[in-house]
Amino acid sequence: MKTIDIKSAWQGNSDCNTCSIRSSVLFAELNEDDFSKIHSPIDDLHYEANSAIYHQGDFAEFLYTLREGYIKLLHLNTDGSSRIVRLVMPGDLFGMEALLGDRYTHSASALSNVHLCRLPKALISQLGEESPRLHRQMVKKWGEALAQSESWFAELNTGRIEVRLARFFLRVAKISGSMAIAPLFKREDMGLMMDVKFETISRALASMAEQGLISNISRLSIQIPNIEKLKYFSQFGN
Amino acid sequence: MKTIDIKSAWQGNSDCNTCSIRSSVLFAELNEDDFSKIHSPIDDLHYEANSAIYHQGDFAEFLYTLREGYIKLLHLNTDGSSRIVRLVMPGDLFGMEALLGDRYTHSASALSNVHLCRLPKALISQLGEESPRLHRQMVKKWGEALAQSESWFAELNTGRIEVRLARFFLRVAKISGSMAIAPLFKREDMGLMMDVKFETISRALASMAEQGLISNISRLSIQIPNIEKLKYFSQFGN
DNA sequence: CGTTGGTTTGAAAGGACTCAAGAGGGGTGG
DNA sequence: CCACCCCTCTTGAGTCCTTTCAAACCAACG
Repeated sequence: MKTIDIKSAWQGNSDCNTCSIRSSVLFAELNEDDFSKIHSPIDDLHYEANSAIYHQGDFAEFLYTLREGYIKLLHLNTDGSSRIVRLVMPGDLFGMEALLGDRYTHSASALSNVHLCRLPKALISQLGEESPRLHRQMVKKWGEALAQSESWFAELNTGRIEVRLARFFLRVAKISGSMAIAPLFKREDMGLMMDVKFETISRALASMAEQGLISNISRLSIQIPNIEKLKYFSQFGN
Repeated sequence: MKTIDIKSAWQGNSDCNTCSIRSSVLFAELNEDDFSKIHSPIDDLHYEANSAIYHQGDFAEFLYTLREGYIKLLHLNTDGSSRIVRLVMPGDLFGMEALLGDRYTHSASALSNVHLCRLPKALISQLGEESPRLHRQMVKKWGEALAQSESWFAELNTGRIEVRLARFFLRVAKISGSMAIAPLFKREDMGLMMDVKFETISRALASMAEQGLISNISRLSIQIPNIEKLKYFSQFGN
């Protein structure tokens, strides 16, 4: 029997062979032969917005692949303060620390309703021994996570907040024609990403709207009327 | 013939078998058999303080293991600003991006005189195919790099600067008896680590000395008279 | 002994924080 | 269906911390 979190719902075992985002995730390069080696079940789960997937310090038994939605990885400091160290987007792998130690080094929780696959760590390490393709893919995913973490760090933590927000929007925006839409999260969470208080985020959004850099601020998204203008702003601050 | 950088000096080919820090680096778990597979030369190099090891965007041909000294990894943003994303300490591996793409995603330069080993990327990827032990070790190093990057990010970028500095000292200090000594770098570089201007670092150091948290500020190091006091300060800010 | 690169210190300005009040939206119960 | 509550977001005013621009200081070096 599967354990089902109060806030999550089990959607069945995944069929990786027909997975729609398989090309962008861990099993991208695997062939039929490799798949035949998968014996433990891979669960397909839904979580509601604001629910926790795991906590920093929890015993680490699974890795996860995000299929849909957004997840934050939160690092708690000993003094009680915390920072969002990574924003997980669809196709990303997270919780890989499970392969290295037995505890998670940060907490993961859903920023929106999410849909994810849960992979037992034993499965990955066994498979890693047997399939060099998977192993290569693992190393690649580690690398991507590190690169994302570093550039996130470098870009979202320097300059005036309005500039940081601009960079953030450009990073997460979905472009459709000449317009673009960027998701917004709770102001509190956005503050944790950029190291400011939530009031500051709120003020910065208002100010950017006044400058015509963004429009239609709602609880969950903004529109970018002119991407080039925002890009310019993100580089020169005006 | 080896190319020798103006600022660096070639110290000969390394003998990994007898390496004094081998246990803490990439080749920790390799056995005689694995070593026999190493054919390309591993160079042993010295660099002077402030010299560059590679630049962001350079063609990535080598990975490096730091044997002695400190190195900063600098991420340049498109707008010209930059951040130090990682402080490399002895035993750390850096430049692993070489294995994933062909360009370095950040610049590496020496904060002090350094002593390092330069490993051709071809060597590592070949060896990785043949030795599962090396492969495991590689994944482990990636993981460590990511963990360091994340906690660096979370701890050195929240709270008043004095608190950040305290956390920094605790992280890099060498303890000897009841005292401890922490290295200091150029104020400019320390500012880039913690996202403040160099004058602010200077003022924070002066203020911390006044509070008795640190003593003997010199250009390159400080003393910590009472580690517990500094720990308390790093958590509660007073 | 005058440069030079790095560090310290000062004063004023600016950006983010704090505390606090008010507005908006979604959900619940009468 | 409306009133009410709760949670989140917005806005304001004053304070605090960091930045900016400048000047002085210091040690190393030719």
